[in-house]
Amino acid sequence: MGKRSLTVKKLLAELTEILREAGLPDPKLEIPKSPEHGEASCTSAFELAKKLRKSPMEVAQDLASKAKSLLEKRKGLVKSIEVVEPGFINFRVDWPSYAVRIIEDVLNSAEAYGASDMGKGRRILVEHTSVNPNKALHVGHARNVCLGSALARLYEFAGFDVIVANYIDDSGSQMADIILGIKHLGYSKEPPEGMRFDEYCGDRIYVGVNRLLEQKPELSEKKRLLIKEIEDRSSESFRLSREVALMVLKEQLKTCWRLGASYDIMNRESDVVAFGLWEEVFSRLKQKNACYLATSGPKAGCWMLDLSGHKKLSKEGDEVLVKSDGTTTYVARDIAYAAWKLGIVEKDFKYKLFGKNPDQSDILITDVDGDVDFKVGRVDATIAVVDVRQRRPQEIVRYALGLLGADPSRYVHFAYEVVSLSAKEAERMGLKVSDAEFVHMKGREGIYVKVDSVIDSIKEKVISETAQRHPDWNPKKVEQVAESVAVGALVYALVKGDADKIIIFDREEALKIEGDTGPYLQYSYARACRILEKAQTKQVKVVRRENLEKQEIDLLREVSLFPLVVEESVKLMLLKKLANYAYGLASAFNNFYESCPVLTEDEETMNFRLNLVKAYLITMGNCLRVLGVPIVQEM
RNA sequence: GGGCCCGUGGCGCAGAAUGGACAGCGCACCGGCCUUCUAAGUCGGGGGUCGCGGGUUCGAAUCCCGCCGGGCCCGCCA
Repeated sequence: MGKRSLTVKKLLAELTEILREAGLPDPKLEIPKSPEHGEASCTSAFELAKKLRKSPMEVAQDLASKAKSLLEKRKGLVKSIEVVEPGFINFRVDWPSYAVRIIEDVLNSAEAYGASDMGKGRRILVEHTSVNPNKALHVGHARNVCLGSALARLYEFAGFDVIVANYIDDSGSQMADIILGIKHLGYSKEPPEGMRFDEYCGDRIYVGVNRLLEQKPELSEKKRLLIKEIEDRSSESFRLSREVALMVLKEQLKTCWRLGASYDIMNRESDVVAFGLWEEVFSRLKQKNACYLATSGPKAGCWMLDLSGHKKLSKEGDEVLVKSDGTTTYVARDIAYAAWKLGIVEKDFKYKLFGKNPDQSDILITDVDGDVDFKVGRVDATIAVVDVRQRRPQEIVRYALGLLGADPSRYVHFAYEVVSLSAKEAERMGLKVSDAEFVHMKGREGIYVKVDSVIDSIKEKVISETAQRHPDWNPKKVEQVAESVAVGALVYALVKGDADKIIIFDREEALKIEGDTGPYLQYSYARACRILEKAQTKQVKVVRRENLEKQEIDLLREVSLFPLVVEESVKLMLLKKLANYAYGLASAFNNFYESCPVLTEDEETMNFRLNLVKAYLITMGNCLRVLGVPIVQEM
């Protein structure tokens, strides 16, 4: 890793200093949206005007003239100051020297360009994916995986020590459905030839069993008994459910890896109780008087979490933790698990090796006979990537942590909206839609679109496109590039939008690879690679260039902003900031590419531009890596 | 009934943390640009009462209140 990048921050620091000296204790600085307003702008004149009973223009002019005289003495990055109606103070830099600073900064920092140390010394646990181990991933799960893994990489890039966890809900109803199918309804444990086990479980057994449950209500009793039986760790059903869960998980991970995710630990829900986490948390809750045994009413015999102190949750009544039959609810186990994540319980999991990520790092899984020495230890915060429908239970967990004496702000629910199917897409699946615009996916009814099928569809299109463009490529190369481009298209589509907005999935739309898409970013990167590839010279010194073209400046500007965007994205937990930035960066490069030839220019210009292209590649590369859009050298 | 989220050109979105400089972009549509580093690109054109109504402010897509439309959550399920 190279040095940390400083250029933009230096500029902002310099301006703050100048303005302070000019008499502004706390100057309001912003980066103008449009380059024509300079590289930085101060809006303090507006708020000051009121106090001073002058017009914003007068105040601005006053400040600007003071700043100007200070400027002349300093010889810093700032070159000129101008006041613009109705009261902006705009600052311009000396671009030829600023450009050198930016490029040198990027080239020296290399893969660390944009990284920060804001998370230095802090450890966080990011939990994502957490798909029930009874089915293959659908596009809604893909949104979780992409957001979660990008978030983890973003935090890592920002200097945090990140642990990635995947919560495996291997007990309860959805697991019982599969066991019911295999043990009592004649479903084989082996999938049909050519079918993945996760798809077999989800598409055939889960859907099939639920159809039967609707038709034959007497089966429900059998299922109820199974759920209890699975909780008995010495039972045959428990053994079978573990086996099935592991087999499904193994297949699910292939999809996750395809999307660029990786994991450190996988925690099994069944182990939350087995390792005594719940027991400990339960007694602590009792100690703190946070829960009570209901003795009358409809919840008689249940242990309830007292929500009366919560402003909003209290309106909906207390929450059941232990059912009258003595078993725990999902929320209860989640509270115990969350307490473990924050390191406020004595009890701990044991782990054994489950497998390896594509980068060969270990994936551990909880196991009572675990033999791997692994401790999460104290984490400063934990982020649970879970869709919005679980806002209430997540808030209950958070509140319960507070009752246990932890700081609830350490528990973060990263909520995102669901992915639904467009009416067209639903019709393609043979569903009657009536006049609805979209249809929510439903696992047990078989209403969903699987991730791999989507990537494969895009890939198929990209393969024919690529083969046409590169008749000289062998099929293997075409296939590899197409895989990256297809994944890039899907990943970008899932992280670029507002997480609070529902995504209406339509296969036709997903196939688009023009405009504001992942391939647009990849393409601009590949074009830049080609320039460097064709250039014979290798390392050239960065030399000042006097008359910069507008497109060069625009590209430099974008490149220079990357570190700020990263920090902003971290602070606000907004991946779309980073994604939108990537688009603007690619766009700036494409404009540069269009009007600023590199290889055909005189040596001086060529060398400058080659370095600029290098700086672009580093910036875009770092950005794409965090987002999870695969990098391709050619396409 | 209570709580949360969304509503910006025909369609899909950005802009909303810290109110500010003409509301940007993509798709679709129309018209240009490949003997020059990959046209998955680029340039130009038409198209918007920022859901509606109030309020705060020198200034509101952005903040506050009310309403309308759409979605989600409120189980001894997970």
